Amino acid sequence: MAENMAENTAPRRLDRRRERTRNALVYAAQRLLAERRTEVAIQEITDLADVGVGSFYNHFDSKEALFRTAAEEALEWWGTLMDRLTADLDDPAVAFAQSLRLTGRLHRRHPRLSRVLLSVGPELARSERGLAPRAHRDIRAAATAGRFRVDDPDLALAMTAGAVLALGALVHAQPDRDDASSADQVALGLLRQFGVPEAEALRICSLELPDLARLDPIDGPYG
Amino acid sequence: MAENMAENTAPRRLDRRRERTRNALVYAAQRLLAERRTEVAIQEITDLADVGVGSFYNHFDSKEALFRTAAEEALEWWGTLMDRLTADLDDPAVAFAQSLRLTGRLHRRHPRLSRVLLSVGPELARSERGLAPRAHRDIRAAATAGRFRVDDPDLALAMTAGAVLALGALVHAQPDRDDASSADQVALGLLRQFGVPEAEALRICSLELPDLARLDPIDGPYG
DNA sequence: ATTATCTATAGATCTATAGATAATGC
DNA sequence: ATTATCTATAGATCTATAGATAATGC
Repeated sequence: MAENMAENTAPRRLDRRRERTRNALVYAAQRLLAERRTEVAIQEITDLADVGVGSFYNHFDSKEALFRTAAEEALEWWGTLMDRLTADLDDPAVAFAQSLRLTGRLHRRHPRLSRVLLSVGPELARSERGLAPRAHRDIRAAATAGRFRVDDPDLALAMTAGAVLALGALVHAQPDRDDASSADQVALGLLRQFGVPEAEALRICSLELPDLARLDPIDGPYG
Repeated sequence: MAENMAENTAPRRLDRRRERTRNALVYAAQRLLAERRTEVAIQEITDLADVGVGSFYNHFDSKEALFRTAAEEALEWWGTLMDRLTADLDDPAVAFAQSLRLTGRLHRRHPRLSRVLLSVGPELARSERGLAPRAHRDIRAAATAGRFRVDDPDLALAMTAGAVLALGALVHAQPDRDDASSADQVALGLLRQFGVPEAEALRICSLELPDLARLDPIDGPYG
């Protein structure tokens, strides 16, 4: 207990300084990932982060390690956001659709985060972080509850990931496109695909969404 | 005419030698793309292709140019294959579904080509080559003919591309998965999504496919 | 004689670290 | 006194080309 107190109070400012440097590197890496410019010299990364080159090696072994971390933190952040926004929904079909509709709106509201997620590609479906585990859980629960007519949840998850990625790419490629209605269309299409009756699918996809302002991050680089 | 003859006969062997070198480079680039190892030295590429480093610059200005060409040629090759296999189908809904079902079978039958296509990512939907222009044409035709209930063909195309990519990634990630039935499931799901009545969608997705051996290339690196 | 390829390499760029400097802890 | 950062750089690696060699044309 005393130890714990000591640990909590002792080198706090030093830890925070260390954290600041690390975060600056991760944030710079996310900017580069979003631009798909990962073939850069380490010095370019540290310049972007405004830290010395040497500091890089205090935190990461290689560019690849940094970019991996940068993508994982974005996925984590996204997953947490979805949890926060769908925590009170107990119908898995609704939770699934809400997450998709919210994610579709993320592309314009947080273009950088969106582009980092898109840079992950279809492995999105296999990641332990982000939307994948949540969508997988919702799909299985909905199948068990008889809400979805799905007998291959892995395939259903893959289709979901593909739809999310394709929608994101489309929204970025067509700046005039209405992101909200496109997202709702995509959610509707997936529900149809999963055998939800048309009327019910339409109902689910026109439910009210949580306040969009709550899409904004609690803190962190996207705030 | 005489000139033409001369041009046709004159430096033929030289042209073929030049072509051979170029093809070796493109083929090497495709192997690397398939492994997602594009951050390699030019010398590694030329070693793989078994040509001198200098030869690289006889054909391409940069690695990026080579990789771009390598992806485009794979897309072109794929599109041509689909045309060859679906030329005689005049129902656009059927042509659409057949292409998807065949493409799904491509991942195991031609893993390298498949991985090159997957490396292109969601821009697949925006490429002037490959499945995209054909699928776009089929989707619009089917919508006009009242076969698909689709009012946003761009979005429908994006969903199709997403499904193709996600299925490919899944098939590669799960070596035991039945690629044929997964592909048919995906095609069925998209038809459902596009408002094709269940019975009709099922019928379309159980139509006989062209002989799979015809998936094999006429010539070229995938042969 | 012409054209393409190959070999060897100058110069540019990049990685990873050593040692100096700055910030914090005690 | 300790820990993290920064600056400067040795050595490795990479790009792009010059000049030599090989293949083909005529």
